[in-house]
Amino acid sequence: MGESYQVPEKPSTDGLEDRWLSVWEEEGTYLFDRGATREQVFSIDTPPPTVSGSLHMGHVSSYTHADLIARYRRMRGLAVFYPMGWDDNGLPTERRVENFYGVRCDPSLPYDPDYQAPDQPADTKVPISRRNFVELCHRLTVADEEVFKDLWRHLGISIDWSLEYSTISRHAQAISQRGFLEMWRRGEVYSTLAPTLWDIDFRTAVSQAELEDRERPGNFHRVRFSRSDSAGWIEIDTTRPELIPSCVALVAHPDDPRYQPLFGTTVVTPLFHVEVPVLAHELADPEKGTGIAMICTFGDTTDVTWWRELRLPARTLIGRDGRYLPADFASEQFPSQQPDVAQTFYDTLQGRTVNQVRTAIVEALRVSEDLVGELRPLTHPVKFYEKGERPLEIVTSRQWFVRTLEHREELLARGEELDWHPDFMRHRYRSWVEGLNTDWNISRQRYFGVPLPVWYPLDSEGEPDYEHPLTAALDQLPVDPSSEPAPGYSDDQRGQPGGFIGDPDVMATGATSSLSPQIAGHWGTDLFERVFPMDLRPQAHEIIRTWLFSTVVRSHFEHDSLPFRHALISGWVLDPERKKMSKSLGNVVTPMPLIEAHGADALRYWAASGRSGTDMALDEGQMKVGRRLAIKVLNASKFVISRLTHDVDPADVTEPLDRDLLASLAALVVENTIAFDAFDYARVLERTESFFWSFCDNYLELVKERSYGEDSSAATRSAQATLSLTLSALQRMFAPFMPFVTEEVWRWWHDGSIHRATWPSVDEFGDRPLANGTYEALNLVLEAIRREKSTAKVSQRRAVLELVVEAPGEFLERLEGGRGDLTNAGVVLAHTFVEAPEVVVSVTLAPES
RNA sequence: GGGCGCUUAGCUCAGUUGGUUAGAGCAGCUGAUUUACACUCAGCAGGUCGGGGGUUCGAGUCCCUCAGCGCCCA
Repeated sequence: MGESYQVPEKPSTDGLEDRWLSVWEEEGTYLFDRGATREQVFSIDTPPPTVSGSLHMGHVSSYTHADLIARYRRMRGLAVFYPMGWDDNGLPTERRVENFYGVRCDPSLPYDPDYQAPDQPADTKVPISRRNFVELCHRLTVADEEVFKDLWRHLGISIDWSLEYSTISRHAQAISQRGFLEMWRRGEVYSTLAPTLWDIDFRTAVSQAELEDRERPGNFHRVRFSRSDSAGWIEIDTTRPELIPSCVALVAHPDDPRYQPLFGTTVVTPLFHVEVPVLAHELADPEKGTGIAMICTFGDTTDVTWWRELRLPARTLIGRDGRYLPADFASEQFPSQQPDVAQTFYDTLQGRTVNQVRTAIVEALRVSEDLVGELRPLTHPVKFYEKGERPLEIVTSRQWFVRTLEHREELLARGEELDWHPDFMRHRYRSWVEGLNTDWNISRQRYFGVPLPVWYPLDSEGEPDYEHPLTAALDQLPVDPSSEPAPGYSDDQRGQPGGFIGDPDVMATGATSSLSPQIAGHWGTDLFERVFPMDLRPQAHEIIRTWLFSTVVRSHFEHDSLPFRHALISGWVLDPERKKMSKSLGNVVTPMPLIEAHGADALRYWAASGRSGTDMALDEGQMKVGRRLAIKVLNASKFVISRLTHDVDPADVTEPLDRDLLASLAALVVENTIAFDAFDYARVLERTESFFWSFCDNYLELVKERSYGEDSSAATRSAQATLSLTLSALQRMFAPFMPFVTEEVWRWWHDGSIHRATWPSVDEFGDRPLANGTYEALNLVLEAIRREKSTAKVSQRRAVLELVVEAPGEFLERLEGGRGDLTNAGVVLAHTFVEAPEVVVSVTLAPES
């Protein structure tokens, strides 16, 4: 005789979360085994979310998907390395701090050690010093991270919280700066004065990956340029007439017969009277406008290409604040043929914004009759910084770049090498890499970030020598060049001729987050060798071109390998009407209230039904179904466990029905294992759930009587062993999906956590039972009996006076194997089995008693 | 302009290498009721598998084409 188990009288899902969260913490259920070898480890490169953003259902779904895999692999006996990081450095945090406290950073101000942040933000932003500002950034991110962590814990994400990191921490800064210096040593990073995509509001450079096109209304302006040979005019169409003073050439397609005779000649710009050449280039589109365009420095990225390839001069006029800079139209840079006229007009433009200058120039063009016809409205894509509010400008500035363009082929090969889930997501990566047109700009003109670990020597005139930067020593990282002197200098030489200056910029957030495997894995220690390359990178599809790409770049350079073997790409969460959630539509749903309403297991159930790579609609109905499933697991477990009175021995499973059930369970275990290995968690859930409901509604009903009591007959022992083996396997296969309720029911009859238990294996079932068709045959007849009772609108407990089954002999043999169970479950008083070619079930109900 | 994905019941979705009468859940309808579970159970109804063409003994599944929706890249 074995033990019997104590199960709660009235099991409930209430309070499960708090109870097991604290037990897991006490028992260290999810702690990584630091001694495991690389082969024994499953490592996850967890996405560090931007903590200054808001929590949304996309987090719930994406992080649940990763957790499903983590829990499965843990049950497969692997040491799961599952860290959590927070991306808290960079512009998003600065912006949040500015709004939250009503402040702005003014680096010219001195540090105020007694500064107190206001409780309420003031109407106008208060300038504070850089150090005060950075202190506020740290303070707010710590608070934000607690809110995020709270959600992750309550969702039951099986993070090892001792591995938590943040991208602004000293540790991450040291890794980030080291990564930069290693690239510098190998020549993979360089600084240069170059045209740069620039956000005039944030006053920082942005990278190609941070660009997005937005449709904006504009106007075509037809403007005429007079030919230098006085043979008339050339008309061009432009949406940006305000760039005429920056014009350096006109350009048409080399095959365009209309303009071929003009290549090599010159024209004169209207209003400013600067002579510019007419040139040929394939990028000029003969279909667009008049087929000839003006090249300005710089209106868009095509201008940059033309400027570079046609070796044109630069006439940059838009400043970093988006206002027009001073210019001298008598100088070599702006060689006007009528400098006085040009200068007089330009002086009215200087210091004004792009929109103001456009209006003024259009007006002047009308007066000079250089504007042909009326403006023609159009809608066209305009490049924006993804977080910006005004169109990007292109300014000339000094920036640090990572050489990506010359490694395009290797990076494409890395994309092919990676296992993508789903596979088609590899196209996103490929088309992005194929479309790269600039190296990766990693410097940002901001305050809260990882400083570039370089200084520049000053010559005797006090001019910096950018070609020979002074780099920090690796063992001194992290460094802050704005407060620490360059190696070999003393701090009083800062800014002095013959001294040094620190690089004032910080690294782009992406330059640090691209090292997430190195940061989480503590690059440079033995831990790193145990976890790198990571096994899994879970992430959303919209950051393939940013985070995934940049991580691949860094790992390719630094380790000559992929940073991870598998990428699990999750889709978006749409609102219940399948519309994209956005703040402007006001349809963003916050997760915490949903957890409180339905329970974490229910939210996870909903999330797990979304296959990787596909968008899913928010569906509270599905969450309710998940909650019902969790409750069903409680009740079925109570029912089964409470009637187990014998030690389990698979050899006890002797009844044909029981052996048949175990055979189908074995098939499920095999199928689930294959699906989970292929990251197809949704399939595992669907199959397990379907099996479980049939187990409850059919098998449990069939063996209810046979399995009951202390009767140690072979038939009872067979039923009890089957119930025990099946419930155990089902609980464990549900465990990754519903960690709270499965932990609850597991501990009713086991010591230790289900999340450290072994994933089911067919070896558990002894001699592997073969399917014999009994279960299916019994269900078919049982269903007929139920239908009869339901149609007659009587209770399912109503007795059956006579059951007649006509069927082929083989079918009748199967029924015979479960005859007692069938008559019990159907309350059948008498039955007759008759051999016949087709299955026909006749049911005669007893009268109401 | 190039590419990727999707289109199956009112809704959300399964449907493996082509193979019985295309499945499930939700919603709907009809019922049952001291039960492990009313957060339950049984039953019923609901589909020209986006349109057209082709291959095949056989197509939701393979091929071609068209349409709509969504996304990526330029």
